[in-house]
Amino acid sequence: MKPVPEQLEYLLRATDRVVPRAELEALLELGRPLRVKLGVDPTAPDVTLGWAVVFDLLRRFQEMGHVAVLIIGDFTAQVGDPSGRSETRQRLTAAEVRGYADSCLEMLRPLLLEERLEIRYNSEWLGSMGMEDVLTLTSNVTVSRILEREDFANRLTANEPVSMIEMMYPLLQGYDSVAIEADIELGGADQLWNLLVGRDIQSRNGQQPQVAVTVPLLVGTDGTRKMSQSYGNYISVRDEPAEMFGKAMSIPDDAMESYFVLAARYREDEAADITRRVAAGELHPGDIKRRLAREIVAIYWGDDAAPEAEAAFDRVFREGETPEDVETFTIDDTDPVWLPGLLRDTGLVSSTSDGRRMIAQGAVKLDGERVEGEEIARGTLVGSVLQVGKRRFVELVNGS
RNA sequence: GCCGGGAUGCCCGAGCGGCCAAAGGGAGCAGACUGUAAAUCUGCCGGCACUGCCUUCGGAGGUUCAAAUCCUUCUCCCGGCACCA
Repeated sequence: MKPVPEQLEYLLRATDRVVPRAELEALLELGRPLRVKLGVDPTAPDVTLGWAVVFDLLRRFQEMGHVAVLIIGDFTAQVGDPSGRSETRQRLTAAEVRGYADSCLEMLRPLLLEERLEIRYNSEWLGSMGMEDVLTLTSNVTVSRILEREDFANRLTANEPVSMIEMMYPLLQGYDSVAIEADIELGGADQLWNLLVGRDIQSRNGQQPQVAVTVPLLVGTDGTRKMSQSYGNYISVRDEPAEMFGKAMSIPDDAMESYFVLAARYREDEAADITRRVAAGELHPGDIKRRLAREIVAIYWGDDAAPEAEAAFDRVFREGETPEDVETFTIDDTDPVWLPGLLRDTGLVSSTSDGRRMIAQGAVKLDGERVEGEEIARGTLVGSVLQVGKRRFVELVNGS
């Protein structure tokens, strides 16, 4: 094990809060592998770069010789974390959760080291609790403790419903810590409160309470709300290189610094320096954002993929040309072709009404040329690329 | 349990018998601009081969020539009161 100051320096980059800090240092001083808990609820089938931030942190703990205990919240996913929520979550079925769990795990494993990795499903202990166990658990936490939580307080003052099941969530998450005897629990900044409830519950169960370490929330591509699948403002760890590059390019300028730190793994001082030099006019923000996008692509797809992704991006957005590999669509025999119908069939638009609107707005192009009418001779379509807006393309081909 | 308030398009929210596919805002999409964006401006924003038609205003019935708007009932939410071994 490396000396404690060195570990701290490495572990705590890109973190938000450590509560309590002194306890973390004391734990590291013990010189044994610590059990570092990270819980994820498989509530959606994808993994965002926002998740990746906390997984990076978990991996750093592994690199320092500690044990990552990854908890798949297959049970809690069906309860629903109320963090940041303004309404009760829709409850998921067991089958949905299982599917999401498999899908997420597949994406998460590569983000961690295979050694010193323990994967647990919390239905293992939560699923078999009886009423008596549940009552014991609830006696660990007071109502006022639960109600001081901002999400609940806001909803109550706004006269919105808060169901009992939501109040149970932090207790279950806290009990996970007891079940796996966590020394440390990681989470996003919005998880701090939940992590602290875990401390209480551990103490009540005669355990040394865990240290809570949070990471800053990565803002979404819209630059305002946190990155989340439910907001549709996310970059997935499995987005194709070109897609990932493009999404990274679409973030607002003032989100760049945090992306450099959280998504591209730059040190804070490096990122701050870049920001300063951009402000001073030494660096061009467009170039810097390209560098950021390349770095992000390189992390998930390798160094070679980054320049390719950039070239593909330039083709489409800078030159306004067609990307290299475009999906093809086989058009049927009717002639002339009624364009709104074709647009709908290709999936470029959602309905023929939408297709008409797009045509009327000048958004529809054939081989880069704006299309005016709704009827088009079939012959001019075959072999051409049909485009809607800047980024939706399809190549039209003949049936065999 | 009783009394009262409420449920409107992706979200928030106006409408409270015909002029309602339903104001306004947000989100989204498109066009212009650009550094790719953001900001800004403009347009679109249920569906349909579309000067018209069809389906939407929590669910189901009903009144009416006509219902998001009125009535009945059900579901859910909110508030007050009551109850509380």
